[in-house]
Amino acid sequence: MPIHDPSWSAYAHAVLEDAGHRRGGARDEVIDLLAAQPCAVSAHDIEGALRQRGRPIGRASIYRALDTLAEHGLVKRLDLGRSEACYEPARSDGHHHHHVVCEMCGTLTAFDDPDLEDAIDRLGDRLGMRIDDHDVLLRGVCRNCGGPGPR
Amino acid sequence: MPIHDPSWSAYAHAVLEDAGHRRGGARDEVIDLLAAQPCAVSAHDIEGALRQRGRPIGRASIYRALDTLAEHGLVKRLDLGRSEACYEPARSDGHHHHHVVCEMCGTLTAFDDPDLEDAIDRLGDRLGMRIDDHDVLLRGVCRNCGGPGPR
DNA sequence: GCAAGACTAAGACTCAGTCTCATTACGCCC
DNA sequence: GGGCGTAATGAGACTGAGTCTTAGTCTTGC
Ligand SMILES: [Mn+2]
Ligand SMILES: [Mn+2]
Ligand SMILES: [Zn+2]
Ligand SMILES: [Zn+2]
Repeated sequence: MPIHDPSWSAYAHAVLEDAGHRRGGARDEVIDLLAAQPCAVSAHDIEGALRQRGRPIGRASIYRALDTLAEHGLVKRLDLGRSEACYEPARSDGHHHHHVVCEMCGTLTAFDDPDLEDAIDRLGDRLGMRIDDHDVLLRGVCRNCGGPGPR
Repeated sequence: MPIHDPSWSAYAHAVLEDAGHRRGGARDEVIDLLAAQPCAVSAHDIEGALRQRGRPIGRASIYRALDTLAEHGLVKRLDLGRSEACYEPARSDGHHHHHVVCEMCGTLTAFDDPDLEDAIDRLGDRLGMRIDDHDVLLRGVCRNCGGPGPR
């Protein structure tokens, strides 16, 4: 994912307009900031970044924007076991990744794994339920913190 | 899992004693209550159940007990996307299940799936990290709420 | 039994997230 | 371009799960 993803940004604006939403400065800023994130960020991260960018946005507006985006499947809300939730853009083609969090330093690493996705897809049938979405979160020790792997 | 699992309860007490913990009424009640749960419960569920049982326990003691148990791998803390976390006993042999939550009615269903576990196990190698633990949460629509499956 | 210190209860406190409501401004119609 | 209905916004009060503090109680080894 490029550091700034104008395609996601444009797509998000298109979906919202299509759904009858008006345009507003606050939500536009949130969308613009999310498009520039390589990985998940918290609402407070967003608030801080926008303030630093010289465009402070009310907390309520940030949460409202995130809710609206999530309702349209444009962002994914992540519970990473921290005190606050994180959010990241969701691609229109459904391609996505999951995360490993280091138990020592808290570093978040993204990965994606087709075998895992296949296993989850097969589960829908096995359970006789329609599965719309899934979260996977691994906890471990990253290389910096002494995990295995080529030293 | 039986509705009351004395083996887990005994195991938990043994582990704690072994780790040098003294015994106390509050934590004993929490352990006893957890041992009787078929699936995950929240701290508030526990508080209410113990109050109703005629043995009200301070909120801080409940959280302290849950933290202690989690530190020793005796309970698993679950973020189910609700406002509060849930907790369930963790078996000593590592056998565990994951959950599907119904987006309509909120019902929690447990499942376990060896293929999924295998895929996750293989991931450790692929990532070059030691993976200690993992969460999987599916979201979908249960049969009662109109999901697929034999009507 | 006694003492050290682990455990507990009550409630003050924190802080992510929600709600309210007065104000602003988007977008459609004329 | 100007007006209007209404969606979007910001400030800050509020909620509630979870944490911290502190004074008092109970376990356990001696
Ligand atoms: Mn996936
Ligand atoms: Mn598993
Ligand atoms: Zn690390
Ligand atoms: Zn349901």
